[in-house]
Amino acid sequence: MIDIQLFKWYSFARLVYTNLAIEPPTPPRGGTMKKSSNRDETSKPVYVQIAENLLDQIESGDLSPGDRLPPERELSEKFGVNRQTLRRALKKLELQGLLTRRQGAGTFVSEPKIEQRAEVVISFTKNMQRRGYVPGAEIVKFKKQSAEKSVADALGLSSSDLVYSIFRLRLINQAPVLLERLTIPAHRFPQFERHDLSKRSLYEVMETEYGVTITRARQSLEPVIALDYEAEILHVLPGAALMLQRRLSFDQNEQPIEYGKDLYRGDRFRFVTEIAPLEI
Amino acid sequence: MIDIQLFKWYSFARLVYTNLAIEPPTPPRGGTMKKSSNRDETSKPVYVQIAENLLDQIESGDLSPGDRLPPERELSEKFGVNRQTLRRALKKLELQGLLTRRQGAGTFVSEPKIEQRAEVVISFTKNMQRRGYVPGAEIVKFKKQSAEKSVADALGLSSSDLVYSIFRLRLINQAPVLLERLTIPAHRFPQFERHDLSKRSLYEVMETEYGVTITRARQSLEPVIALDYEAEILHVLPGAALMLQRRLSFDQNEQPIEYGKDLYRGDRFRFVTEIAPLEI
DNA sequence: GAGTGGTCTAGACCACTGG
DNA sequence: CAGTGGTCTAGACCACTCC
Repeated sequence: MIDIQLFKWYSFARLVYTNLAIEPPTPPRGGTMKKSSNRDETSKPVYVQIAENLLDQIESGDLSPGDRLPPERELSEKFGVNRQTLRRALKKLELQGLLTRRQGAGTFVSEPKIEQRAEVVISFTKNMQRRGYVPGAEIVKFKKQSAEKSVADALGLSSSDLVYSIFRLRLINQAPVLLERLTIPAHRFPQFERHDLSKRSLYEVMETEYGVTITRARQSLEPVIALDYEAEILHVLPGAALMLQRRLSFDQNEQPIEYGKDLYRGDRFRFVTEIAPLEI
Repeated sequence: MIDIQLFKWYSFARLVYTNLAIEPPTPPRGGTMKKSSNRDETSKPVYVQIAENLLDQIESGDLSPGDRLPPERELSEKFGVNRQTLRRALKKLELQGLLTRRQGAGTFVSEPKIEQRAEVVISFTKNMQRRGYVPGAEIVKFKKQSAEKSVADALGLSSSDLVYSIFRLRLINQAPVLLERLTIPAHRFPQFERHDLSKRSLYEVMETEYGVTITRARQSLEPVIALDYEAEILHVLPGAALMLQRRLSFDQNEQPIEYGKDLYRGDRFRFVTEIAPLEI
């Protein structure tokens, strides 16, 4: 074990939310709510739109950690919705760890935690930037080939179907920390080789170029030993401990769309979960 | 690696829910509400009580996987609550993976999955039994001693304070799979050595003997390499991959009450998470 | 005591699944 | 088409915090 311990905390989780902002509501009754800006995601529930609007305000810095939000009754009036609806939006953000609510006291923007919740989905790049690191990426392999059986099964393909197989090395402050190995069905992403994944987010490309949005994923974690090739590329000793994260992602139509086997350096990452009773 | 692969799937998570059933909430309206058993947690929100009631029915087999529940409007009438309140209970169970709801179709008891959600808290014993395995436990070490600094800090103790340091080996079908190493403050648990942790659940003892309930926990996962001692006791080769799960648990008063460092055999466990957009 | 979030009710309309 | 879950509203009372 040679390696320094630059940072130790991290959450897995990947990409995936679109920051639709809401147009402030034409009020009540007949249920209005302008549809938001771009895309045809017009029909999102109001509480989701409000949550996204508030998220924008937090991310843009309009709302800073420690700030108290206006009372619910006031906020609901501002957004032109019922208090219940507003509370649903707040709950969503609270479950993501972005807001803290204290009965009798108020609703506050959370202090940024060192660790993010493992269950919240966010991009590697954004995650690292929030922690003040400079993320990077490097394509190690990019091939169009026929899928191996286990992967084909997971993606619902036959073994004669073509897939893109991509190895991407992720860097933090120039140092390799994560080897992404992912497979996507070629027929869903024609000409995928045109896009530069060393500069762009995979999910961003999927969404903007192909209209594919990842809505959910199932993933698992296992500890594994670094093989020679993996050790070399991640700059650890063979036999070092790595975290293998398998992932099957689904698109908006519930179709499996990406199969990933990511290898994290065990000395640089820790996967954090908060276990709490589910209060909805 | 000599070991067989008896089973591969598992979720971490530990114990913690008490199956309190609801006290007949004195129906504010025309309500009914079946009651069940013990304790005076009378003041739980109605939706929590309903969720626990339904959970009981699922666990007892009154509701079987695949069964369709009555429509929400009917259920809410049965429980004597508003539909919104009932829906909150259903949502809670849905988030735990116990129910599946399909718009237009109905609410169904989920087929038992091989893996449980990583975020849901459940006891090792119960978890294994659900999978048809025979869990066991063996006390490896049981000492009252002064806390080491890092642990004392986590538990909010001074280094002169005494703690119980307990190593417990967990078995599945007689084979060792998990080495639990946990620390609890001695002053909160007087005479703790009287209890037989090879037969009883730690959390069950805490609750019934000391009135301490674990309400939430913060935990992390890291891959590590088996040291000689660990390898021997877990029946793996030195250098094998293990999963280290650190855990800090809090009681009902938000006091840190247990510090754990559990070692899972990497070849026998996989830690699963579902990543999905939070719809509340 | 005033003000906050937490819970609950009653009723409505919508979107989707199914025969 | 009838019936299901999904969303939203209007209004109420409670539990807690803080001055």
